[in-house]
Formats: sequence, structure tokens, C-alpha cells
Amino acid sequence: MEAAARVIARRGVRGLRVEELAAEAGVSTALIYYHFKDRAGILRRTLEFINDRAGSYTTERAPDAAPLDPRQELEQALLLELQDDDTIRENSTAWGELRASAIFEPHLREDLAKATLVWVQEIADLLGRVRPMATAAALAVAAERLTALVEGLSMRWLSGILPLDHARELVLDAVEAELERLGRR
Amino acid sequence: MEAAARVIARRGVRGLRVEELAAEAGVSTALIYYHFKDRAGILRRTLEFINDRAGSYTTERAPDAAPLDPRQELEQALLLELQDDDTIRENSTAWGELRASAIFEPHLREDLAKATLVWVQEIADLLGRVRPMATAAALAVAAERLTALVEGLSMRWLSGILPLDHARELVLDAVEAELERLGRR
DNA sequence: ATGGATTGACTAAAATTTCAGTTAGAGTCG
DNA sequence: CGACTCTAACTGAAATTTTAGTCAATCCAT
Repeated sequence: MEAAARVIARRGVRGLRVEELAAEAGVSTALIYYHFKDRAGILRRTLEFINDRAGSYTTERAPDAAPLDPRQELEQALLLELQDDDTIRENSTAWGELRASAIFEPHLREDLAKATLVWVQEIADLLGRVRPMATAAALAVAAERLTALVEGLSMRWLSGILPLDHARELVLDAVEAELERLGRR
Repeated sequence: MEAAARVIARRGVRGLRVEELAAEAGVSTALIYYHFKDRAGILRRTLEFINDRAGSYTTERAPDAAPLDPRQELEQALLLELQDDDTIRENSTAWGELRASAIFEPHLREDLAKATLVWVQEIADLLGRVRPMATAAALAVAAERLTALVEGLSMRWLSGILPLDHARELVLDAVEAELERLGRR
């Protein structure tokens, strides 16, 4: 599964070749077919793997650091996919691929819609913790904007046209802007 | 080139088959190779074509409507890719595909980077017309955020998880927020 | 010695690319 | 005019390459 994640990060879901995956994992192609039914099965299992793994990582923090306040938690949650770490880059790439593939493969849409909704809701909750007086509707649209922005910036970062640091700054500025906005109502 | 844009919008960059393109264009596959060096050449030229074509269309307006003020022009420019029109949807889809493909095909990156830069600069200029007192740096980051947001929302719209109207509202709200922000410095 | 894990060598199908021409029209000369 | 040459656009068919998927044989831990 780790080899599959690496290959997908390198070639994309649609660029994954079973032979390349086998080489990456250091085994024969036949063994891949012994463990997985077919190419679609490889993809399905790998996306599950990536999904599970995405839930488990978080931004690194010194073990003795002070606990995060809601604002910091919000920022961390939004910057989760924008980190200079091989695993995270693999996960972000795979997610981006999934999003892009969903345009052409309707059966992927359901999973994508669900995952997106969960993420947006999570961000809306965190925004609500920083701005307890804001209405649910205002929090929802702010969360939609922030998450869509992160997705757009993530794509630019991964395609090498935007440095990671800059992408992160843009997100933090946007958080600042949205919070100011929610505060002034 | 029009046929290529249609096929890419239907199947994606990596789903484009030279044979399908030939059929769509009503010619033989051999003719494709007469006019283009190879598959990569088709892709490169199609990217240019889509890029050029994106520059030529604009939101429809009644012929007797009042001329646009800078704020309206800005909004139109950002909403350009988010319209319920076959050609525009086709262009947006193809454009999104090319962005996604550029992650895995470095030879596409240069064109992508250039086109993105031009767009960001255009939006920065329009922002500057609405907020003449803002610094160039502030305009630039605002433009980067707005354009990245549009890209993120466009992807959600095209993959069917966000209604077009809602996407457009989110963009307009974001413009409002960025302009307020630029005004208060 | 048994059974799950593994492989090299293979097939079939699909996709890209090449090639040996054909065709239609434009220019040229007598 | 009209017989000719020349060329760009075009095609059918076949070569080549790429890729998913199969299978009989082998390895190896228990």
C-alpha cells in the first residue's frame, strides 16, 4: 500500500502502471494480482489506505508545547495538507487526483462529496469556536471559502507553480480576513 | 483543436485517445499524426488553444447595458470560468484537467505557470483599479487568493458537489471581503 | 510434504505511431 | 486552353509499443 501511495503521488491515479507498482514494492506483477483482484481493486484499497492515513497525521509540534487555542487549531486544520513531508505530499496528491478523477468518473463522487462535507463542517465548527457569536450560515460559507481556497492552493503547490511557504501564508491571511469579517457582524 | 477540447472535457487529458479525437474531428488517426508530432504535441497545442480561447470569451451582457465600473469588471473576470454555458464548461473542465495533469507531466508546467501568472496579474490590476491606494504587494496576494479560490470552487462545481449559483455567491462574497480588507490599510 | 507466497514467461487487447499510397487543387508551360 | 507536374491534405492498413491480466512452476516456512 505504501508503494502504491508513492506511485500514485508520482504518476497519478490514472498514470499508475501495475508493473511500476510491482517494481516500487520490489515484487513481481503476478504477486500484485495474487493479492488484489485487478487494477480497480488496487486503486480502491489504496485510496482507503490513504484516507485512513490522512486521519492519523497532524502537524508536528514540540511535545512540551502549550496546548493550542481554537484559532491555532483552526489554522493547523487548514494547513494540514500543505506541509513539506513526503507522506503528506503523497496524500495531498492522491486527494487532488481523486477530486480531478471524480469529474469524469461519477461513481467516485459520492465518497468525494462526503469527505468534502466532513472537512467543511469541521472547519465551520472551529470557526465557530473562535467566533461564538457568528451565525451558522456565516460560519458555513466562510468554511466553504477557506477549504476551497486550500484546495486551489494545494493544486498550485503540487504542480510546482507556488512555493509551499507562500501558499501557507496566503491561507493564514485568508483566515485572518474571514475572522475579521465574522467578528464585524 | 475544438474536437480535442471536447474530448478532453469528456474524458480528461489522460483519457484522451487519439482514435477518439480523430473520430470527433471526423478525420483519420493518421491525419492527426500528420499535423501533430505525437500525443504530447496534441496536448501541448490543445492547452495553448484552450488558453487563447479562454481569453476571448466574456460574460454575456445586453448590448445596450451601461458600461461596467471597475468593481463589476473585476467580478466578471473572476466569474468567467463559472458559467452555465457548454463552451465555458468545456473550457473550465479542460483547463482543470490540464492543471491536474501538470502535477505529473512537467512539460506542461511552464505553460500552466505562465497562464496562471497572467490571470493573477490581470486580477491584481482590476483590484488596483477599485482600490488605487493599496500597495502592489497587497494587491498581488489578494489576487492570488481570489484566483486560487475560483480554481478550487471550479473543481467542486465540475465534480458536481457544489451548485454553480452557490459557487458564484462565494466568489462575490470573497471579492467583498478582499476589497474591504484592502480598503482598511 | 503441504500450502501459502512468489515468480518468469507468457497472452490478449488496446493504444500509439508509421507507412505506402490516393486525392484534389494550384501552378506552369506549350 | 489543356496536359503536365507538384504538393498539402488525407486515408487504410499494418507495425510497434504499452499495458492488464494469467498460469504453471518454484520457493520456503511450518
